[in-house]
Formats: sequence, C-alpha cells, structure tokens
Amino acid sequence: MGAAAERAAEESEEWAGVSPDAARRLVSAAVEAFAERGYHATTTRDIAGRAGMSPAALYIHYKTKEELLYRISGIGHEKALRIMGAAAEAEGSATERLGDAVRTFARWHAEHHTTARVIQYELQALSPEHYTEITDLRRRTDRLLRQIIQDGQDSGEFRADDVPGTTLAVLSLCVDVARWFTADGPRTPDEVGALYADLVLRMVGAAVGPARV
Amino acid sequence: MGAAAERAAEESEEWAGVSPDAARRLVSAAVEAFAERGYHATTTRDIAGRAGMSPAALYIHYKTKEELLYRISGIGHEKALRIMGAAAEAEGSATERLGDAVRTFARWHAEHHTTARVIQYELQALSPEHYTEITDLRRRTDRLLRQIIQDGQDSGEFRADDVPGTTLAVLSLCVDVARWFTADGPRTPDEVGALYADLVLRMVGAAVGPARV
DNA sequence: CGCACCCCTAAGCGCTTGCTCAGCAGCGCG
DNA sequence: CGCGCTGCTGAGCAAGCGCTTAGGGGTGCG
Repeated sequence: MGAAAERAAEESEEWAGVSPDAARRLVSAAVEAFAERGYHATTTRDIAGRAGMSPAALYIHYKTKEELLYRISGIGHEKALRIMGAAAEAEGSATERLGDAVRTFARWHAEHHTTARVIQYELQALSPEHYTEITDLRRRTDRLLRQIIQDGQDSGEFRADDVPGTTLAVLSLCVDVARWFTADGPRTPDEVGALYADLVLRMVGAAVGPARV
Repeated sequence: MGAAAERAAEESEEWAGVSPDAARRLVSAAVEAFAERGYHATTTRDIAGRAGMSPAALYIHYKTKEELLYRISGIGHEKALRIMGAAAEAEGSATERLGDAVRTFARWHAEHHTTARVIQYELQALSPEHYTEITDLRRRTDRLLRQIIQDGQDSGEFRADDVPGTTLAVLSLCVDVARWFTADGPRTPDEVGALYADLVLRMVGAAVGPARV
C-alpha cells in the first residue's frame, strides 16, 4: 500500500472508533462546522443538519454540544500524542527522531487541518474539568518532544541553548499549520512536513544533509 | 502606581488614537473580552459592563458589535505592519534586518498578546468586506518579511531553499506567540523576542554569533 | 436663567439559542 | 399478529442574544 492510499484509508477511519453510525456522522459534521465557523458560532441545528438529522437527534447520542467538542478533542489529542510517541520511541539518533517527529506531526496537522484546528484552537470552550483533562494530553506530547531535543543536546548533536523555549517554538510551529493550511493551497501535507523538518533541524543546529556545505 | 494601574495606563495608551473617552474604554473592554472568551462568546452586555456603561451606550459609539472588532483589527494590523516596515526599511545587512524584524514582531505579539490574539484569531468573525480589507494589511506585512529573506538569499547570507515557505513559517511562529503567551509565564516579552530572533536566524542558515563555533 | 445639545440609561422588542418531550415508525421475536 | 425496544421527529420552551427607542440629566452658551 502506497503512502497516499495508506493516508486515505486513515482519513476515512479517522472517527472509526465512534459508534453507532449516527454518532459518528454527528462527530464528523461537528468537526466540519467547528473548524469553519468556530464552536460558539456553530448551532446544534447546523450540526444536526449536516449529519442529515433533526436537531433533537443530537441529544440521543450526546448530552450537550460541549460533550461533542470534548469527544473530538480527546480523540484528536490522543492521535497527536501517539504520533509524537512513535517518533520519540523509535530507534535512531536524536536528529533522526526529531526530523521524524516534526515531519509526521506537521504533516498530520496539514492533512487533518479541520480536526487539528478544532482541537488546538477551540479548547477554551470546554468545561474547566474537560479542559484540564485535555491539556494534560498536550503536556504529555510536549514532554515527549522536549526529551528528544534534550537528548540531542546531551549527545552534542544539537546546539539549542534554551531547550524548553526551543520545544515551545517547535510545537507552536507545527500546531499553527492547522490555522493557515488549506487543501487548495500550493503545498501538499507531505511537502509541509518535509519543509518543517528541515527548518527545525537547522533551528536546533543539527547537521542537515544537502543544505549544509 | 500599582501594577494594575500601570497596566491600565499602558492599556489605554494603546488605543490613544480612539476618542472620545467612552469609545476608547469600549475598545479596551472589547479587546479584553474577545481575547478571553472569543468574539462569539462575548456579549455586548459584557463589553459595556467592563467599560462601566449600560448595554445601550455601546451603540452610540459603534453601529454593531462587528464594527468594534473591525476597528480593533484595523488598528492592530496597522501597528503590526508598521513594526515590520520599520525593520524592513532599516539600514543594515539582511541578517540584521531579519533579526530585528523577528525580535520586534515576536515581542509585540507577547507584550500585546490580548490584542494580538484578537486580531490574529478572530478575523473570521468579520464581515466579508472587512475581512478582505484586513487580510490585505496582512499580505503587506508578509511581503515585507519575504523581501528581507529574499535579500539575504540573493546576497548569500541565507541558505533558505524555499523562500515563500520559510516566510510563512517565520510569520506563523511569531503570530502564534499570541496564542500561548501569558504575562505570568516564565518568559518576558524581551526574552521571547531574543529567543525567536536567534532561532529564526539559524533557521535561514545565517551566521549567528556566540552559538556558532 | 433658559435652552439646546450631547451622552447616557431603563425598558424591552424580535429573534435565535441550547435543549426537552410526547409520540411514532420500523424491526426482531414469540 | 402483537409487543416492546431503539432511534428518531415535530413542536416548542425558557433564556439569552444583538440591537432600538423614548426619555432624562448635566454642561456650556446666549
């Protein structure tokens, strides 16, 4: 299976864990609407309409509109955490692992930019308890990335004077892809991943291949 | 003068061009509320309350709630454009100008993170005409930065294979400061500016002082 | 003083919002 | 066939929204 086909399958299965079918259609519709207009500007009537149901049907599967956002945020951030974890726990030098982490993380934010936009920019609409639960997932993602950068610093591969600051910047860079990326833009998700991996490796002072003389 | 009063004074100075006094207080209150909750989750009653007036008073100075966001976005993006312009038109090498641009631009986004958050993340709430007008200001800021990077590429100071992509990444990095920065965090706006200038100069392959052996 | 003018408020209008509830269609099972 | 269960709808409620309007109080000028 090629990389494109693999990703297409992954796309259709983005909400595969949600059942029954009606609940999955609602999640998918909500992500679309939230990404387009924002959580507060989206009405439950709009979500239900996109899913092909009456407004009341939403409340059979979810107690509130906020619960929909909570479910989306949970699934999305767990996926993001797994992506970062796969790169962090792989074999290889810190340079290879950081390049992999940024490439896959940035690519996911481009490919799933609707989902990513919702889970990264609509968090403040969550209830306080749900908010702290979700930001905890974020902190774990952050720690994984920081460890890679710290490893490179310790091994002498990187020259990053301020490890926490650099981690923050790298994460911010990847996350913000979700804000500006559009499918009809000039860059594919793969190209964004490759570009960002290159930029970040230079940023931490790692030796990069062809660009360095 | 206490810290709160000092911040209030600085805050009101940011909108010095807005008069009369009641209109300025409303802008200031709206920025605070929009940054905290988002445009759609903010009520006109909340804005008026923060400004110490009745809900109806808002409509003496602004036709709609959207006009408030439009005024804030216009003033904010013009300020951002002037900051970038000052760095772009300064004397000096591309390295010096890019360092200056990133330092001042990132610092402004940290120092005025409430305003910056509103003007960078609430644009979609503007009317279509206002939206295109404001995004035009953004495009001009983008062009100034791209020219600096192109200059450095032409002179051989930088090694940035993809100038538009690198410009996008640098701008994205600076803008996203507004999302995560808080006044009670571990970094001052000056420190953020210095860190980001250093990271970006490495990113474009410029020769940076002490970090490079 | 008298009067005009500018800001402002109290009250409330029309509408939309998140959410509820009584009831109904379709299906599997005895 | 009848029965109950699941998943859904049509209608609608209370609350809150952006915004309007009629009127009042303070200030400066003749």
